[in-house]
Amino acid sequence: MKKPTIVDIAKRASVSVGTASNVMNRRPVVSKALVERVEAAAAELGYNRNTLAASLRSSRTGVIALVVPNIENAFFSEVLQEIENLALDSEKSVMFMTTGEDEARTRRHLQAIISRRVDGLIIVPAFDYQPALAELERYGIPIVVADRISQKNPFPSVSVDHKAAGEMAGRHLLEIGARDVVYFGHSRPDYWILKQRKDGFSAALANQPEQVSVRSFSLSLDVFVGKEQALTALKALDKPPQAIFAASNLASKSVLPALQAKGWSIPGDTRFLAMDDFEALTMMQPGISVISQPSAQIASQAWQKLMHLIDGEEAGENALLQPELIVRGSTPVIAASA
Amino acid sequence: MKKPTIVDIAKRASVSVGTASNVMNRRPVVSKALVERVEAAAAELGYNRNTLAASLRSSRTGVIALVVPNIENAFFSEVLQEIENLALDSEKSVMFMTTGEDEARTRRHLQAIISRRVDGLIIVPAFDYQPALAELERYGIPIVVADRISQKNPFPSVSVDHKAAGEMAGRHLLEIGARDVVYFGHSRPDYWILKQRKDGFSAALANQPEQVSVRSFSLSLDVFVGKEQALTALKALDKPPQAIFAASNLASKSVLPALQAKGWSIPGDTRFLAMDDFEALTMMQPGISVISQPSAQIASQAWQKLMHLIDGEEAGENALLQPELIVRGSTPVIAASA
DNA sequence: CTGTTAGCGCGTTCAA
DNA sequence: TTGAACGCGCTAACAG
Repeated sequence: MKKPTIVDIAKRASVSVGTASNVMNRRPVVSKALVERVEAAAAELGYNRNTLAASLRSSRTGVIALVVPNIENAFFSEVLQEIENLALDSEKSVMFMTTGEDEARTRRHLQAIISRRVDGLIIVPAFDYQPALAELERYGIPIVVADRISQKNPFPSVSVDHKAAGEMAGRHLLEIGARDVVYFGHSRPDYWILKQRKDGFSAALANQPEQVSVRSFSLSLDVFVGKEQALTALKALDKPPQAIFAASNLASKSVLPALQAKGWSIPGDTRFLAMDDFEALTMMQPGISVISQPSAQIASQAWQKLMHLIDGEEAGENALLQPELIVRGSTPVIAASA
Repeated sequence: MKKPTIVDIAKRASVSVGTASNVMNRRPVVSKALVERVEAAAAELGYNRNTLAASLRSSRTGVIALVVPNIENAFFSEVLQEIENLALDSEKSVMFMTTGEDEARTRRHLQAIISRRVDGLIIVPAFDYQPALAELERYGIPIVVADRISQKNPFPSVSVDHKAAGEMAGRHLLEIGARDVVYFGHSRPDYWILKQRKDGFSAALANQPEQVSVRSFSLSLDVFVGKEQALTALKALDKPPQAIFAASNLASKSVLPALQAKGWSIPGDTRFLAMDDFEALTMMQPGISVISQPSAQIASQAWQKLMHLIDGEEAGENALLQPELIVRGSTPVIAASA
């Protein structure tokens, strides 16, 4: 079956292709009568616009690329869902790609983004990404960086105040009365936000009237390895710390199983606070208290910024959203021991 | 900065555009010397192929659409990740869309799929989808249906043997000695696979030497509503059943919290078996036993079928993959009571 | 093996 | 408002 083109529609409606094109693009320059005639003709012929041809001509594809490290992390899948909703509202489509925290893979994706003439990119980068993204700029493809910004991030960005998140965590543990805490994080010097969290956490616990003991451990980004590392760390302790802070999604997934293996219960033996919410934290018994990142807000603000950039406007100030403390059953107040 | 076109490359390399095109498409008809010259020219000018133009001309976009009900469900996100991997290997891009189990939304997505001239579609449908998909066929867009097939599914499909899954569940509960079981499912007559699961479950428990009591409850697809319904159902029981089977991801998310609210422990008060694995089931204490669907296999077989269809070949027999029983701590054998 | 050229379907002119 | 002509960048087909 031959697909009808805009020329066929124009003929059928007895108008020029120019007029038909104006109707398709909802340009308010065509008389109402003609609009109806064209639309009727399109419906009769089962016309379906060839976006490809339109894009080639207008050099706007209506496609947005979303690049995230992976999709297993609930935070990223929430961002994806939200972006997909926003795209549908704007009649855009989203091209989805994962970096796998891998530079070569990302490079291939960025290449595709350029050659497909994607209108814009929202990326949660996984490493020192500036050189790779610079190439996109050469092609005039707007970029918004979400969540993981680096210290000297040159792109419009929407992120969470990770330092505040760390502080929030520290303060909460202080408030429940913990004076002996363990911090599980990761030591990737290229992830500035992890350093931010830790700095915030340390700052909150420093210079307290009562001395607070903080021990820190760095875990692998591989959950299985991380669990073993966490277990080793726990075994080296003579008794459970009063509280544990897992400074990332992955840290939680490593430390919680390690605690189970070690046989220390929450909140009986130790309090537990997590960074970055995900479903398992809500379903566990007791629920795990968490510092949560506002994924939907991040997505929608990133989207807005990108739309502005695509329209040739300014993206505006970089956004730094506030995290939220969600208290569940894992961090009750510690009774003062005699 | 003006983007170089293939004409510029051809000029720079002193070859014809046809030859340059052949090099870009890795067609093995160009002499090695020229290939090198063209590639050098492309590198020097920072050439980036305009896939849009190529697609318009060749009517192949190299874009695959993946349409799933949502992304929160771990099963779908695993499928997405796998598809994305496969796409990268084949230098294709994936357009991602969710139906939200909503027909109007899906229709809009399918419209976009057509007008963007996507090469093929892998869909996990959410309702009686045949009329909507028929339109795609008119446009010659190959379709592979994954996971949720309907009884009379006319499209090439890759699914799980949901009846076998139900049987597997029933048999496992039988084997651990349960004679008094509760089944939590959903009653959506348009979801054939849910009926299949239940039929399989019932079949496994019927005609046993010892009579097995099976009580069934239908839950809403909304988890919060479902939890309340499950709680009401549990409260109506005078004592915990020996075993519970939650026949879907959503059912688990409803029933597990309801059990906590009711105060019945697993596996102390009742055994628990789930259908469809997700992370929280592994992290809970004890881990929840589950009938798992092979998401990666589903994705890769769907991909293969789609590639065949795109190449104009037969998709081959519809695939019906076998589910897998993963025994964790929630279904220990029930000691015979005196 | 390489060169030439028409045209994929649409959007944008510009004169009428 | 209209209509015709051109070109976006590339590939297919064919000629050499």
